[in-house]
Amino acid sequence: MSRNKKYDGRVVEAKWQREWEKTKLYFPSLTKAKKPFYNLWMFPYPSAEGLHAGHAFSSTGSDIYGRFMRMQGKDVFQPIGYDSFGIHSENFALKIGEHPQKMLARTTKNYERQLRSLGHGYDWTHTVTTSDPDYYKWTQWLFRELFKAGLSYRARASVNWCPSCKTVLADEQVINGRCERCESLVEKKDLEQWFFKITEYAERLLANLEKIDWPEKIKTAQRNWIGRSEGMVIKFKFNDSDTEIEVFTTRPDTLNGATFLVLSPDSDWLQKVTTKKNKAKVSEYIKRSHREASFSVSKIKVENLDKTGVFTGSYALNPLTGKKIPIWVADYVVGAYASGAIMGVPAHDERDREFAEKFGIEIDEKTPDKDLWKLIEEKKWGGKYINYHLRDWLISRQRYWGPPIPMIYCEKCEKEGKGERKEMPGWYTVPEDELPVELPFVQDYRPKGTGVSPLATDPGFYQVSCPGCGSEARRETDVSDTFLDSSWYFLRYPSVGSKTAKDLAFDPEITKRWLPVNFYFGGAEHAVLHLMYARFITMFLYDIKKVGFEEPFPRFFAHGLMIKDGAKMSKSRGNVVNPDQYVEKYGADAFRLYLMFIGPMDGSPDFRDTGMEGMRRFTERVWRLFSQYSDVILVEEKDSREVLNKMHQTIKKVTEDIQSFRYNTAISAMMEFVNLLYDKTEANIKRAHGGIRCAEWDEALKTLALLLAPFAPHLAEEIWVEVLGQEFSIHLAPWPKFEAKFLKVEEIELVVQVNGKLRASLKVSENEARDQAKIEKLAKSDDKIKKWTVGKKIVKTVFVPGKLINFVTN
RNA sequence: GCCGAGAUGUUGGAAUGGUAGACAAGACAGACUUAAAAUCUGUUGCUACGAAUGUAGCGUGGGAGUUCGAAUCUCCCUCUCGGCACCA
Repeated sequence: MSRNKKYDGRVVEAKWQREWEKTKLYFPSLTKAKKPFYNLWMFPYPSAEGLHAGHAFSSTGSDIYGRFMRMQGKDVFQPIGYDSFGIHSENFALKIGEHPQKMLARTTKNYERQLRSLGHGYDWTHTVTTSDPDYYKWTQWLFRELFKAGLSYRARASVNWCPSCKTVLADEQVINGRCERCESLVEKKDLEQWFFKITEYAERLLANLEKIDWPEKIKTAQRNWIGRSEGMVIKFKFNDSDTEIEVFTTRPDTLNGATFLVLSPDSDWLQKVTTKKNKAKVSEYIKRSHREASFSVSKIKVENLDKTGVFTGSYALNPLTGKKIPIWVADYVVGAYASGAIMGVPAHDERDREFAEKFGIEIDEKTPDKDLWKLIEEKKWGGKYINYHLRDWLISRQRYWGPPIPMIYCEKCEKEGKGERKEMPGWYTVPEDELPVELPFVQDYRPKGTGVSPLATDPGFYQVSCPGCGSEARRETDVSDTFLDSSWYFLRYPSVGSKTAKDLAFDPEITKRWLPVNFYFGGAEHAVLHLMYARFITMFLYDIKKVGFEEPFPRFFAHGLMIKDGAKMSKSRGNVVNPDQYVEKYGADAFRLYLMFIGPMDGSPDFRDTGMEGMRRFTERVWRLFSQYSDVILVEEKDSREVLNKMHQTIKKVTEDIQSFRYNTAISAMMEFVNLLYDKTEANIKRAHGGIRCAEWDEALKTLALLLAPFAPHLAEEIWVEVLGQEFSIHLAPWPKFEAKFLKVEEIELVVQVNGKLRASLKVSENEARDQAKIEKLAKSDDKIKKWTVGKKIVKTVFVPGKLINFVTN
């Protein structure tokens, strides 16, 4: 027994980490587990600067929940992996002039060391690394399946281009006009790219939100991003031509006030509409708007933006008023939204008014007419239409560090109209038995900025024969978006190592047993990125009958972002906190406790190391309590009762707080319990002569160790096995239960108020506290109360049993 | 502009209609010690009065309201953070 020994976290923590690994404590049987519980933390990308305190905050939050569920009797599977492909890792490799392959081997190892040092209960036998060919083989398989299902296509479009990363980006990856990865201003480029038809799932992605248990703010963010709007598409004839311009509007009731049309600079109708006379002006405007697109997406404030536009020279016919209305081109109309054309109603739309006033277009002040909805349909001028803000997922990246897109293009087949899908002549998927398309080692992997990937410089990679006709063909040289890698990783984890998973992305039997993920824990910053993509991919896999569920994460908790000195931790600000020094100095347990005590999980705690000292104090206080006072005898019955009451209250509080992720108050409840136990030591200290032990005290200490186990797993294990002499491991011991009868306190402090102000308090028993007549009598005879009621009339008495009594005087 | 979250001591935070400031951090004072560290004990929202470890008033961003009673509910305003943004 380690009595009186000073607690050495470093020795104890290393010892138990070894023991846990040796006994496979956290490696459940994935084929036999009876009560599977899949507890998942969003996997990190192994950055060169290593794990920071924010990761530790988040991963510890997830680990505590997993440990709690294990003690509830679940077979908890808690895997870990690395999102190692992607621009961010590649950018850093470029910066330090090291090949990403080599750099990642190093940084991944460092991550593993750091994660292990924190004492998380991961199943290290089921790790996943997205840049591993064994993994990306199946990412490519997924791409193939999407192509076969008609959900992936190539299109020329005005796309987001990051001039620094020298690649295109998806809409979701442009944050405030800047690249999500490197924060450069994003430009617009006209390129042919691969897209996934996520828009086909817009309605389901929206509707299913009702069925999942997610924080409301994340659901709201997804709803806003999907951006459903109900309205109508109205057709406008122009000049004498038969061609019609379709506009989308949510206000068809204002058709009577539509005095002009506006086309986006990207609109295909422009060619038909623009008159010879206006051609030069219009094409100059288009050029200018494309050039300025990069500035307009990064604009400071929309209202400061002056409206610009040019008249095309043509007129359209308002079907309702019969008036000839001018057609303009202006960049306040977004090309990618709906039809890229609007009807201008200056009387009822602020932007249209501003535009009309600036260019002297007629403003027709008609009142909106609800009947127009019906009329437009009857007259066949248009019909109801639901439009979404969500755009298709742009998946191509002109970069090196990602899974090559498994497609082959054959010029000959295209000319002959042949191909795997008839609407995409010339294109073939790489046959499944040829997967993976391995990413070749390319010495100069720097992005070229020419709109093609560095892989396009390697003929050995791109020269292939056509799977359709056998003639010379060209392999796609772009790689796929890193968010495709992370859109299905949770499916791979349980199947790692299974025999069938050698030939499949995931084992159907194991998947059936373990998925969907029981509980997902991660940051809110992925609300419309990862979390939307993963839902889309899962729905797709459901549709092709590869999985039996539509939603990958029925329960998700979004923790807040840890900050330092009031700002987000980032390398550029130089405020990144590395957990190593704290783990080294205070031990993992004290560090974990500190991170969890700093504030509620969904807040954004500011990291300050001053509080860490307090946690070291607490862990040592706990250790001393066990090592020095494990055989205290409670002499007075009153003390025993008090200890038991507090114990059951603490069980209740800690249990409920873990379930609602208020770990900070769970810890403070344990501190209160520890403080009370200390109060009872010195007065009652009496070494156990002749083997007499005190049952209540034993029970209290055991319970404290159990409650502490999810938070400070090493300390709790040490106490459990070495001091209390219990069977290894505490992490498999059942979670304590509270009993309602012990929650009742013998003596209640009942508050006495006069006119709502606290004037006195009464110490009474549980029963007395419910007896209004008795309390009233007691309270009225109290000297302090008399002072406030003398000479006054009590006009009302409010009695809350067990809590308070309030006298209202005139 | 729209949507969401929030504003409580010196600091992190607790309290979701019933004792505001739990639990910590910091500070101050004391005990132990040759000394220091560690540890332990006490004090610690503001103001006034008082010899008193007492009495009273004020106090949860600001203003109004509902209520016997409001940090908590309602309305208006200010500010901070996060998301979306010329989306028709």
